[in-house]
Amino acid sequence: MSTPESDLPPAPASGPQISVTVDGEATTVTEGTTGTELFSGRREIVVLRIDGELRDLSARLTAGAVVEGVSVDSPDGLAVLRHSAAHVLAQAVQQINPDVKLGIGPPVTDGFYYDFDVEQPFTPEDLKALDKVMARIIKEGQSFRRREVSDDEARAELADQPYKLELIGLKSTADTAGEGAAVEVGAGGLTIYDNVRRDGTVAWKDLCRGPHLPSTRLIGNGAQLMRSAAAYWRGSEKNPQLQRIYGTAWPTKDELRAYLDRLAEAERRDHRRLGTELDLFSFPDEIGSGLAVFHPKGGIIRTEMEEYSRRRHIEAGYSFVNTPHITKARLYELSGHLDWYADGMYPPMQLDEELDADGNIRKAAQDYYLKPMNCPMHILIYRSRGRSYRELPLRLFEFGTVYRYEKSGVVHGLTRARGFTQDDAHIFASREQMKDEITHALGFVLDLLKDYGLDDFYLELSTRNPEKSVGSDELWQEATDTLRQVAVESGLELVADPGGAAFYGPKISVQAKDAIGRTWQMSTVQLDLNLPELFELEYAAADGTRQRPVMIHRALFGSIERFFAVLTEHYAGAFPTWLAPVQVRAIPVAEAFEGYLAEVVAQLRTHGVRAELDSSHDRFPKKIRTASKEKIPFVLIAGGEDAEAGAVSFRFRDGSQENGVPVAVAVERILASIRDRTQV
RNA sequence: GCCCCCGUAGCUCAGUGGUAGAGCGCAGUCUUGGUAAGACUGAGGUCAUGGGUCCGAUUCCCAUCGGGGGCUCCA
Repeated sequence: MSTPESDLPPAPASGPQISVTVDGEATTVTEGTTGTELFSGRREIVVLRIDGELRDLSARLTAGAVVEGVSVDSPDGLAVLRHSAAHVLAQAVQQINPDVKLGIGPPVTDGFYYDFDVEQPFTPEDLKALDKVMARIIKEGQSFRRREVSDDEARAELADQPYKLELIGLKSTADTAGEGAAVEVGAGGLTIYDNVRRDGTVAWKDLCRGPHLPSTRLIGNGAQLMRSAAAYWRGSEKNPQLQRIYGTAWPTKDELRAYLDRLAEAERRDHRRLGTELDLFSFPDEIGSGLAVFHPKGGIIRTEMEEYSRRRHIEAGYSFVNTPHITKARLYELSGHLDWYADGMYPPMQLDEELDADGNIRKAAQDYYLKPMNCPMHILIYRSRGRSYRELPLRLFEFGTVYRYEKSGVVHGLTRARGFTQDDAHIFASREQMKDEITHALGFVLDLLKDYGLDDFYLELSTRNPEKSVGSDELWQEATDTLRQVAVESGLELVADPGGAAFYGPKISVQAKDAIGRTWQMSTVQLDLNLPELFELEYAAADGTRQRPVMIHRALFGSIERFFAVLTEHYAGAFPTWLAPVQVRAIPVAEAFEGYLAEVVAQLRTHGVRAELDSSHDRFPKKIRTASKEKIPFVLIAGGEDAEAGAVSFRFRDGSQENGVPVAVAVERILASIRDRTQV
C-alpha cells in the first residue's frame, strides 16, 4: 500500500527488468508495469490479486510479486463489479439529491446496496430515475482512481459526510464496525476513489478501500436497481434508520436476465402463493398473524409427512409422549425460559383469582403461559419417577405445538409463524452414550430428510457465545468436541458458526439445498448442559451412584409448518405421489367412459390411493388443463380404444403420455410410485 | 419492534370526491369422443375496520387490524 498507483505516467517502454509470477508462471517485466498493461489483451480481467490481496488493475507490479488476473465472472470479480456499481448508484443519488448523506455501499450476494440518509424515502419512481442516471454514468466510462489520504485529509474532504467521518474514526475496528463497513475502511491507511471523466474532471468521490473496476463502462447493461428499504445504521436498532437501495449487477445482460428469471421462478414457487393456488392452507385474519389453518389438501400432505416420520421414529427406538399447550409460570421459571426468552413468549393469562366480599384478594391469581418449547415438559416426564441406567438412552418424541410471540415484522408465511408444531425429541443419555447417541441422531435425520426428497446437505457447528451462555467451560468444551467429531465423521462439509449456539449448549444444524439451489436450515441436534442441572435430573448408575444424564434436543423438520413450506417450494407444488393430495385423476374422453373409469378409480381406492373421477360437465381438454394446474401426478385417461383393450392411458405432469396400459399394470405402477416415494 | 409500500368479488387485479368493473373460479342451461380454456346466462362486493374532513368518502387525513419488502430478532 506504499506506492501510489494512480495518475502515474505510463511505465517506460524499456527499463530495468523485474521477475514476477503471473498466473503461476515465472516471467520478467519492465519495472513499473501495471496490471492494465500485463492483461491488455484480456478484457475479462478486471482486478489483480497481488500476493494474495485484491488490487486495482492499474496497480504497478513490484519485484517478486505473485500476480493473478481476476476475471469479472469469478466470485472476487463479481464482488468488485457490484461494489463499483454501488459507487455509481451513490453518484447517481447525489446527482439528484446533493444533500444526501452517504452510508456504506458493499457488494452482497447477487448484487449490492448503498445506504443513504435522505429526508424523503425513495419511491419506485425514484429508482427508475436513478436507473437512468446510472446508465448515463456507466456509458460515460468514468475511471475509478485510487488515492491515498491521511486521516486528517480524509476528514477535511468528507467534512459534510457525518457517517463517513464516523467510519474514519472506527477504522481500526472496521471488522466489528458493522455489516459492510470493512469495504469502506480497512485496517491500513485510508483511500479515496475518484470517479474521473474522460476529460479529466472528477465526477464524484467516495471513501473506500477498493479495489474497483478500471471503468464504469464495464458495468455495461448488467446492472439494475431492485428495491428500497430501511436499514439501521451499522446494523443496530439503537441507531438511526437509513434508506437502503438494493441493486443487482452481472457481467452481461444475459446473466442479469437469467438472474431475474431465477427470482421469478422463486416467486412462482413461493409457498404462500402455492398455498392459496392449491388450496393447502390460509391465515385467517380473525385468528391472528402467524397462525395458519390447514385445508383438506394441505391436511393430507401434513398427515402423510407426520405419519411417515412417526413410523420411522418407532423403528428407531423413540417413545411417544404428549404434553399440554399451556402451563403455570413455575415450569418456565424453573427452566429459565422466562429469564431468557420472556420477550418471545405470549404474555401470561391470569387465572383462579378469588376475591372476598370486600373485593380483597383472597387467593392470588396464577400466571399461565402458552408453551414456547417442549423440553421442560419432557423433562417432567423423565423426572416423574426414578430412572435407571438400564432405561438410557431414553428418547422421548412428540409432535409438540408451541407458541412464540414473534415480532410483527418477522412473521412470514409458514416459515416464521407464531404457532407451529415441532417434531421434537429429547434424548436422555449417560455421558458415555452421548457420542453414539448424537451420531445415531444425526444419521437418522439425514436418512429421513432424503426420504422427503432433500439430499444435498452441509452441516453447521454453532459454538458458544461467551456473553450469552451458561455452564462450565469444561462441559462446553466436551460437548462441542463431541459434536464436531460426529459432524466430521459424517463426511459432510462442516461450516463453523462461532458464537451461534443457544445459551444452553452447542448445536449441529443440517443445511439442505432445494431444487433451485437455495439453502434452508433444517434439522438441529443440540446438546443441553443447562436443563439437566436446573431440574437436577438423575439416574441410578450400575454402581448404585446417582449420575446426571446429558440431554440432546433434536428436531428434524424443525417445525412441520416450515418443513411443509420448504417442501412446497422445493417441489414447486408438484409433490411426489406419496405426498400429493390427489394422486390420480381419471378423465374420460367422453361421458360414455365414466363408468369404465369409475371402476378403475374404485380399484385404486381399495388400495388406499387418493384417486378421483372427473365427472364434471367440462369438456375433455378443459379437464386435462384443470388436472394439470392442480399438479396431480397421475392423470388416467380412457376412451373407446382403452376400454376395449381393458387399458388406460397415462398423462404425466410434463405433458408426456403413455397409451394403452393394461389396468392391472397401471395400478401396480401407481402403487409402486407411492410405496417408493418417487417423483413422477 | 422500526422504515417504506399495499388492502376493491373466492383468486388475480382495473377504477372513481357523487355508493363499482374485468378475467379466472362458482351456479344453471345448452353443448361436448383423444391430451392446457365450448357457448350463453346468472349469483356474488358495508371497496379491511373505526374515527375525521366534506353537502357527499371506496377515493382525502388519522388510528387499528392484516399483508408485502427490508432492518433488527429467530430458544
